[in-house]
Amino acid sequence: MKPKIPVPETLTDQLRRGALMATECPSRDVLKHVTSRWGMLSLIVLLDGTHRFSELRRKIGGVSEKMLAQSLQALEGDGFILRKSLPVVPPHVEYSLTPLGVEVAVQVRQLGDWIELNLSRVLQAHVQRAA
Amino acid sequence: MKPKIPVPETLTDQLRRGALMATECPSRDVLKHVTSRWGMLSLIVLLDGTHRFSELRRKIGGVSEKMLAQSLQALEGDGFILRKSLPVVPPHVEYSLTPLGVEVAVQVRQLGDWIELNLSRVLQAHVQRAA
DNA sequence: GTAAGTACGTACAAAAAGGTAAGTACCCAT
DNA sequence: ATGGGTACTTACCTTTTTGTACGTACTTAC
Repeated sequence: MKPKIPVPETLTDQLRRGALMATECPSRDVLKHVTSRWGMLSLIVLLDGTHRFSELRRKIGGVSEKMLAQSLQALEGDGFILRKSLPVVPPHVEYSLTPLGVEVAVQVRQLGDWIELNLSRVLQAHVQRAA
Repeated sequence: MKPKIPVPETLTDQLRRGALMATECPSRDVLKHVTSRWGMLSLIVLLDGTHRFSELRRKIGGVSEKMLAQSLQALEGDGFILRKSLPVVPPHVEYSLTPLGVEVAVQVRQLGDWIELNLSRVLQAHVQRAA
């Protein structure tokens, strides 16, 4: 007879807690925002402090206004970024990381740093593969 | 007069070394492979040891064969993954991490772990925003 | 013999991401 | 008064990504 293992939590609970390997887990969405090209770079830049919209745009090479705005909104929705709009004209908006945002951003920066530091080794792998 | 700062390396050198904020830097491509949805999850699973293709497919919820193959090939090209094909029929292929791959995978898993562990806090942010 | 599994490649279609250009409403410098 | 900057939004179009379904060549299980 099969030993009956008591189920400590429902599947829904598991998903709420975080189950990246399951398709339907909301963590997949968060992952998408955090690892999106412009999202990642925004988080990294914001670790250096508060920035205005246009400052971010200039620091992040190749980003369009549309995509930057979109990425920032997704991260704001996840509670990673704080948006402070000063009621002046011309517009003045300041973006900064929330405490939660600092935590992810640190993880993201570590990954980004590793890639920057080890790029030459990866490029090595490419040339050896080509040979 | 402006003090002339001697340039220690060319722009090309900087890009080769890794300059994530610059559009044309090859590190952007590596980043893309590593942070791609299926790439990330593959790396994380492979940290647990060697897997066959179909084992990976079953562990990674929602991945199609096509995308899995594609992601694995990209990571293989970057020197992160080793592919060993046994000359038998039916086919038997084993995937594992290279030493370089283990290093990135550790970074990736840390980010993944953070998200899984803190998902509830992010979900909190969403409901508060909705209110 | 019939179905399922193995590790893909390929063709086609759908979906998502991204780029471009324009508009807004007002300020400042030339 | 003309041009540029600010922080976006919207519409439209292109590119990229992803999914679906099928084919392969052969084995094992039923």
